[in-house]
Amino acid sequence: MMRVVFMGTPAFAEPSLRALAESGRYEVVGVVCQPDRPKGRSGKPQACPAKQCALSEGIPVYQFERIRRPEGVQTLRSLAPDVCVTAAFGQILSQELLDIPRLGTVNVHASLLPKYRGSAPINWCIINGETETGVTTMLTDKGMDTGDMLLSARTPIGPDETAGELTQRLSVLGAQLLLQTLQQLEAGVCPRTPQNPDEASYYPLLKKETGLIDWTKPARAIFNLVRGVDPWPGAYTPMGSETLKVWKAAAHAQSAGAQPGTVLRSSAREGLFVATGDGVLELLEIQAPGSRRMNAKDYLRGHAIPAGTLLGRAE
RNA sequence: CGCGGGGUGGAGCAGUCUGGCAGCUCGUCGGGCUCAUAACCCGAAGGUCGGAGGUUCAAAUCCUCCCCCCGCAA
Repeated sequence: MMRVVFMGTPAFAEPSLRALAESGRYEVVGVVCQPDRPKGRSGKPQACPAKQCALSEGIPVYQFERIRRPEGVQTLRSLAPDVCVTAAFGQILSQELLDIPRLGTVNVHASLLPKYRGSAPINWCIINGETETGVTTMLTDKGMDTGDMLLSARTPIGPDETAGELTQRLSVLGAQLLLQTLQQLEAGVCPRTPQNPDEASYYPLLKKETGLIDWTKPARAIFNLVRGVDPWPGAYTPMGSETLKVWKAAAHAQSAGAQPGTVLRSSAREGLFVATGDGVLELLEIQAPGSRRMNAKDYLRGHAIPAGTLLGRAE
């Protein structure tokens, strides 16, 4: 059986790891993930999804702040993998590390490469209003998602799909594709295609500010932003002295006839409508500080947002 | 022991500081008005105020402990 070392951290990695572990064709000799980070309200460090999965499968877990350091390199060598698999690992592998596995390091990337290289392809696809995406397996090289492509699988993006929902679907799709890829790689029949640099695009990690709504943009673009930053960091806009989070919205083509960010209509009966640079955005599900997310109409039963209020500008 | 907000009829909230009739915007049900209505008018039902204990003549409100939800930070 091939010896596989799996490197991954968040929820996206889990289906791939589980698929490997339960396929019966591979011996997953180790799982490498990021150190436990403080999480949740308690502030206590918690095991990431990949670690939890590894523990439940009885696979040894190795956690490094930086696997590139000698300790990490030494550990990987000692595991003597035939192939390494990465999926949303969150650390860059040095050439030294890439040279260890005989068959190379296979990365499961959540986009149709060479488009959407980088750490947050799923979010950016939705933010940009793409209607199709997919997963690509590739041989990792020392660049950022620049290695030769192996296999890919396409899938349409639902019109209302959020990044969280799409991540879930792509993680499952990626796990299937990973098994196919390894099988073909092992048999020496896996196609290998260099990425065309002219078609490549790179998108950065999301920051909290990525979720800040720019009301001068078209309603459609804001709608896509809302979906693309759900569940993290979430779309938000200053409202007076508070910050209003927007979880669900709908874009309407009608002309706003008011300064972008202006609340046009606001009532528990009709809903909440805001002027944008092009069209009107209806806020369907919102969240005030200290409160949970709720239907905008429900929110308006107990709070007033007078028509004419200007969103997007802190007081 | 990371910081903070919250739990009040079916929904969303006010009331708590300063103890004294269970309140607001809706929803639901019944009736009325209307060509008609999600509009308007009249009326009604619906609450162990998250839980337990304590203080008090009197607790949603003050004290103690517990449960649950959420934001920040990571």
